[in-house]
Amino acid sequence: MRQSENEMIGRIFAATDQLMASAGLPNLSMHKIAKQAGISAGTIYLYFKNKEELLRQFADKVFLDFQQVLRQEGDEQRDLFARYRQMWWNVWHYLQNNPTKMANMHQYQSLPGFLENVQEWERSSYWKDFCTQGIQAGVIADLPFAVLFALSLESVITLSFKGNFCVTDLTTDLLEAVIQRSWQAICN
Amino acid sequence: MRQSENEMIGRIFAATDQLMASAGLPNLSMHKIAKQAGISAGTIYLYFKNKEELLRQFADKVFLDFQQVLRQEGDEQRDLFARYRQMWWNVWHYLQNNPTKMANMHQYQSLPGFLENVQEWERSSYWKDFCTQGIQAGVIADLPFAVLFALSLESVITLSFKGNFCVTDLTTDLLEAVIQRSWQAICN
Amino acid sequence: MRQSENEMIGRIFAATDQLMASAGLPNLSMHKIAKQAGISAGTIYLYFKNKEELLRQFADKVFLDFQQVLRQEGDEQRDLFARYRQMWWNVWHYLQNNPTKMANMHQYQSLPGFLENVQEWERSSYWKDFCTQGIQAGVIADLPFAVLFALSLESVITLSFKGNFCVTDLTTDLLEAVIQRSWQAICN
Amino acid sequence: MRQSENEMIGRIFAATDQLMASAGLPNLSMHKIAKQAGISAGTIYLYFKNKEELLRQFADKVFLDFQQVLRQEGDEQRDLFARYRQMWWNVWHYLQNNPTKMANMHQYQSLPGFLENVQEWERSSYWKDFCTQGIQAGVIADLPFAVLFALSLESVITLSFKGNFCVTDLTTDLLEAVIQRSWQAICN
DNA sequence: TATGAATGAGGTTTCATTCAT
DNA sequence: CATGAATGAAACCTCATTCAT
Repeated sequence: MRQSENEMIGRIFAATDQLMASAGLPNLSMHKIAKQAGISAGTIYLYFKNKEELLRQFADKVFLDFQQVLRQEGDEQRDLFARYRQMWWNVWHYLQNNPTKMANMHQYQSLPGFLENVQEWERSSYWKDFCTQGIQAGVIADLPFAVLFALSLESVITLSFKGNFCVTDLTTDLLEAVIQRSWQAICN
Repeated sequence: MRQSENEMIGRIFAATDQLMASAGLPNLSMHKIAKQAGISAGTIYLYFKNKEELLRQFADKVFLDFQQVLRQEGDEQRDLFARYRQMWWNVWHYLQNNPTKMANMHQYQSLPGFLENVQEWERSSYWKDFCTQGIQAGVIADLPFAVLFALSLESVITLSFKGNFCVTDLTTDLLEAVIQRSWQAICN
Repeated sequence: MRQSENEMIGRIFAATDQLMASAGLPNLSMHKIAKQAGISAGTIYLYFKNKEELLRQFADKVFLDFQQVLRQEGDEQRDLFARYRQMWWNVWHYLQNNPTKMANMHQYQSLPGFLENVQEWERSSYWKDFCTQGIQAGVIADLPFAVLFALSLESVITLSFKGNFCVTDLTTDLLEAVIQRSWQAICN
Repeated sequence: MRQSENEMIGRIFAATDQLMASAGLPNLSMHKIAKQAGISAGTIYLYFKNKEELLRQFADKVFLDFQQVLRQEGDEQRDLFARYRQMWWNVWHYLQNNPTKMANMHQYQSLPGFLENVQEWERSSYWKDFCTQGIQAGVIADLPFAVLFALSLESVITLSFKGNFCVTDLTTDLLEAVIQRSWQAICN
């Protein structure tokens, strides 16, 4: 009996995610993914043409999920800092609740198709819209969106990753300070 | 006749670096490394116990090189911002001149032993010394070193990487602005 | 709703024939046959126990068709050479009109059950009857039927096959000469 | 310790030949070849890029061997029939002594690169030279070489193959008659 | 010290076959 | 009757590693 296609793809992606986090991209095998997903090796090939295609679509999904998280910032009427803070915490909680995503975040970058995703993201994304508003309002510095990201939101990714093995605890106060400071880094 | 041990290791590391950049970590094989280094497969095992050990030591070397670059900031008597700016440009130029290092930077993170290196680096490093001075001078905010790094110097790594496929050019003026802003992000 | 059994088997055989000619016996898969026949993979197993049985019956069919072609020689009252010439051209035209059959002719020989067919054919066949008549009339040499075949009619198969990539054109005059000569080879 | 390259290739080819004869081309696997050759699967890939290349070179070898056999006809001064008879028996004995070759003869035709070999053979071969002499001497009919082959020497291949399961014995007298008759088929 | 042929486990992928629908 | 998702054995091929030279 065929599972719903989406459910099966979801299981395969979940297995991929778990194995990437625990064993790393170079140790990822189709058989391991199948076993982890509770299906047989051949079944994966009913849903993906080959390993490359699986990883490409997986990267797409990760990217999409990440953008969804940003978008959940809630009320667009609030002032820009509140929205930035919301985005920051959204990502933070998402990465805390999805520790494998965090562990994988950097491996994803060597996945096929990741570059195209980043470029696509620069052309049109929630982050771009947010920055455009901020620049027009004279609040955010008129810099390229990728540069603005590197100066501000990137910090939540970096810190989430480092939080895994950081010597010191990352308290809420500490993180609020980071939000403040990273926001000022892109403000006029 | 045996090559000087260091020279041979250097050639193996160089080959590893080139192949990681061109083909990626998952496509790295001992035979390819040997061929790229102009030696035979078996020879690698005279210098490294196995592949894991080779990659671990390779990661160590990358880490060490990176710290060397930071350390080249020159005159320690200058004011802290000048020193920070110097470090930023040091890294920038290093990554521009070593494009494979930049391309690999994120793959390194899934190399065995990378975590240990990061933790070691937090306990004692040039960056830590620099921050300690800044904090004592009341210039830099009293935050964990890893957090300070994420708010400031991390930007040069992120931007170097993004520079490869960024839509907009990264002009010198732009980068100077990034240096200014990332510095302010960690200043009191 | 079930197709007529014969029609379905015909479609499966046609698909098998086409794929054997285009991709070769070693690249023949049940899924490809099903797709080519416009049915589902499982359906084949309603008509054939397994792949081996399908191929065996397919070989039988090819053999039967070939004998049908020989039998179409028309008026049995004509002299023996006229009948031989008719058989030769029958086969020639059949193979020209069924290029896949020609391309497959040799692959069929490694099909399961082909040997049995050949042996069966030697014991009782139209060719045997024809030769028996010729021998009794004192026209054809008294040799085993298989030997007579090898000396005469085999030429049309060989030449049809070679015609695909032969350097020189095979004109009607040339083929008539072959018919003459191959006939003389078995005549007293 | 490396075997002589030629010896190893010889063993791989011998194993291929045996398995093709016993199990057929579609059942030929690299593992089976390796096992039959007494080596490990991976070792084959030190000598052949992949399965296709192995089969291509194998076909080349078979073809070359066959031409060698023709060429062994001995004294070129003898009359043409004596030379033809010699060639016929050369092939016969070769195929009797190499029963796998005979069994494979037709499977070879679906091997990659076989067509190119046949075409090459038509352009320049011992058979061509023999026919050219015969035609110039006015003994052999002026027909394309491939056609002459189909009318004469092809018979030895066909009969060798059929001899495996022929109803009647193929006695020496019978074969001499075939030689006589197939020779006449191409003579003026 | 250096080689590279050989290994065999394990990688990706295909495929004959089954079975719930 | 017919489907086609699912299976898992087995196909082709790669690779880390060893060892005789």
